[in-house]
Amino acid sequence: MQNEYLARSRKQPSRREREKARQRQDMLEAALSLFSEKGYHNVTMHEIASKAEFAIGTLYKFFKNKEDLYKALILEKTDAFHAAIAEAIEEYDDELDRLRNYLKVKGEIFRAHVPVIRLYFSEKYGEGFNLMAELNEQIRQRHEEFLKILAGVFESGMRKNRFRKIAPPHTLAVALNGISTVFLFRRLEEPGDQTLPEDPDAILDILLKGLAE
Amino acid sequence: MQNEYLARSRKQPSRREREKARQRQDMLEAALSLFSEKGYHNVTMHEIASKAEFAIGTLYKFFKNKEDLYKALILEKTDAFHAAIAEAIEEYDDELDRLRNYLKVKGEIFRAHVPVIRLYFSEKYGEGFNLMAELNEQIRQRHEEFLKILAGVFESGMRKNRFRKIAPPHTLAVALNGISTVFLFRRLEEPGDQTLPEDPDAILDILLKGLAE
Amino acid sequence: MQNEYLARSRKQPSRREREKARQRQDMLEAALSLFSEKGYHNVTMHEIASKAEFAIGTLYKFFKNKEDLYKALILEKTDAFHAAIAEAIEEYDDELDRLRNYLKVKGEIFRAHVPVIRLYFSEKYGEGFNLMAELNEQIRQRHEEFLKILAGVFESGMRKNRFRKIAPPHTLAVALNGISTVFLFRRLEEPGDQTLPEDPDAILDILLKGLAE
Amino acid sequence: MQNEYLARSRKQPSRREREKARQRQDMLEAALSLFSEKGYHNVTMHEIASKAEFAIGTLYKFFKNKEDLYKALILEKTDAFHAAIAEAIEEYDDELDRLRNYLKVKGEIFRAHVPVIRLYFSEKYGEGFNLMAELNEQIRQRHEEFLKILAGVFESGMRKNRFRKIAPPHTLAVALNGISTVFLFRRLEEPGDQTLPEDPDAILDILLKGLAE
DNA sequence: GATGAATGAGTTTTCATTCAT
DNA sequence: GATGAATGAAAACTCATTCAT
Repeated sequence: MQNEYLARSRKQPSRREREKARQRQDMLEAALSLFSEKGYHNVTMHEIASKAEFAIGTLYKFFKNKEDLYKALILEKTDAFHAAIAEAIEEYDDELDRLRNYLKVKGEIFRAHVPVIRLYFSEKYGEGFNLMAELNEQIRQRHEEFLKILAGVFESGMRKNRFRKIAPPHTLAVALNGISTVFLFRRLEEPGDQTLPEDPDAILDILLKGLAE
Repeated sequence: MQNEYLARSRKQPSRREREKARQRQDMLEAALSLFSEKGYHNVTMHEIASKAEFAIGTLYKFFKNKEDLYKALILEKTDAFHAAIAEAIEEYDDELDRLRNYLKVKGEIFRAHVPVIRLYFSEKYGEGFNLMAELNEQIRQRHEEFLKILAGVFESGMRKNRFRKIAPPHTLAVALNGISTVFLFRRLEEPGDQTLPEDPDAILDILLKGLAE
Repeated sequence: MQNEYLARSRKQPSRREREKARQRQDMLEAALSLFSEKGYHNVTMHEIASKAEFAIGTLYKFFKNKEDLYKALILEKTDAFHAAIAEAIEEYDDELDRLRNYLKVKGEIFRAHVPVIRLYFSEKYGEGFNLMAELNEQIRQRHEEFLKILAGVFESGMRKNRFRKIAPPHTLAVALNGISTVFLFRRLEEPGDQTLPEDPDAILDILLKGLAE
Repeated sequence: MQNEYLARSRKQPSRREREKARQRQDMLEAALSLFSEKGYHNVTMHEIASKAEFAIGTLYKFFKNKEDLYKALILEKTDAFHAAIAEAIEEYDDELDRLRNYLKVKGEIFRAHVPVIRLYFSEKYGEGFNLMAELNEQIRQRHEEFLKILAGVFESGMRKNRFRKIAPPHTLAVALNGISTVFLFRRLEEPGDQTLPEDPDAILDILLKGLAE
């Protein structure tokens, strides 16, 4: 009996716990859509509570203040974002396939989750970058971890002589990540730009083929 | 003699005008350093006035409100930034030299004007991107104009068969601009990263040489 | 039993609602006494809140801004004022009784509600007359409606040949209303003036008897 | 010599003095039109200076502060207003002619000098009535003096048995002044009201003839 | 003597957060 | 445990007034 209970309380969340988690998600979703649309400072806690259909007091039961809510949101979304992309890389064995799938999945996520993406970059480059130091440190760490995974792909490709050693693997990881982000962002902001590459391979080609005659 | 004087009095602003311009610059500099450090919403007009050593009322004599001050700041700095980089490209004739100089000057500006850079990207990706619509449109236009100049370099390089046609010139402009920004930003934020390329040529190599064996 | 309860719950406001209404009244009373004493522009929202013993934020929960509070105050008081006077007229059947009671009640209200009266005329003739256009229009309408009622008394008195037709009924309404207001105001402002008529009948006599020998 | 000088300085103002007086008038006229249109609190000293085409500092050379300017304006206009009306009364000998001319001239002034009238009543009933105590006292005194003149007309009319003694002369003065003001104001604010008496005699008739059959 | 740039006290309003019910 | 009324600190902005040139 007690085992059962313990087990339940540890692994299978109780109905109450599941309910709580659901409410928390509702709040975070409301906050996400509002923050993404109007920016952190232009969203009030009342708006979030009201959009999530909770009382303001209830919102404060879940998050001790606005910053806390924002941090939780950013961190959870960032984690999911990085996890999905890291997974995409590990799905294949061949290095080129790994890069291709990374670009493909990253592109899909960008298109499907614009609000999260907006918020993520708004946090990374926006006005909060200097304040909320811990948050930035945590995001930075996750980003570095991801870059290591991506660098690993280049490294193993080089070891197998599939890639030329035009730059350190880590540098190439930064470069590919940067290029792809820039292209994806551009598609968001300049949907009319017809010269942008259609598919991930085209992006990859820029890195792979080299420009020099 | 009189001609000289008249000429001077027409072109060179009067003492009063010069004084005004100086004050305006002081205010913008104070605002720049504060906005760059703490972000638009975390800076008060009193702080700016006090940092610039003016009374609050004087600040409002120069800028009709906070947004107006911010827009003036962003626009003037953005213009100077783009102008300096465009000029760097046009300084040379050879396409490779042009790209190299672009990267060199951009890097210098990044290192010498960190606050402006912070502010620029904070505006481009931060929470203001959706509000202050006109401002964003104006920045976008300047950016597009600059991209055209950069694309022109790739295009002429291709015409002369100095560059391979691995992608449309405009796409390459986006790519090179993106990669270089990413590297420069990374130097700001991860000064300890030893693997980052030291010089512009290394960045260029990534694009030029191609990764594929 | 249940019917009774339901009925009560529908018609009689809940405790919360009554509490709200009470607070609102407290705020309006505080505002009335301050506006009446010092005028709209010389009263701050903080003063009102503090006199009503609420926090400034609470005041703004009830009235969306200072103008809104002022309008609500003027309109509600004006309505009560006009309603009380109109009622006084309709209390009697005889035309002379109606006029007498109108003057009597108007006088009582003037003496008992000096602040409202001050505010009412301050609004009607003071500096707000040109700004706050809707408010003035609404007050004007209520005044016109009241004048029609008063004119009706003169008209019916003329039909019954109780009054001579020395002027159109509406003109007489304006005249009587004007004279009585002037006298009442004078009692407020020149309490020492011994020649002013003591009772309503004396005022009425001026209109009724005629000056010409 | 000295006599001459004294005489000149007292009676014939020097060119400088005349110039000064002219400037002062320009400032007061600018202030009048602005105050009358927007009310005391909604007009800035800069507006007045700029409308009068003077520097703000010059305005302050003539009036030590905003209140001072306002008081001077009100007082000078009030004096002129009362003087003109008092003069109108004294122009005739016959009591009825005196009243008729009073009403005629008062009406002309109302129509020709709407801004002054607005300002006068805005001061008398508006929000300033309680503050600016001296100003109100001075206006009150002038008004009382005028009422005495008007009361004198009724008194002499009664002595000659031309008027019935339906009320003390002073009371009748208040009444006639009140009625006429009310009618004139109504013409300003309700220009469409067709029932209002066209000429002074009609107004007078209301007082003279009596309503009682 | 005229000017108008500079000043800063004072006002309205918002919104994160608390806590009694 | 949820609620939402109440709080008040803090921010943008205005404008009467001064005084150096």
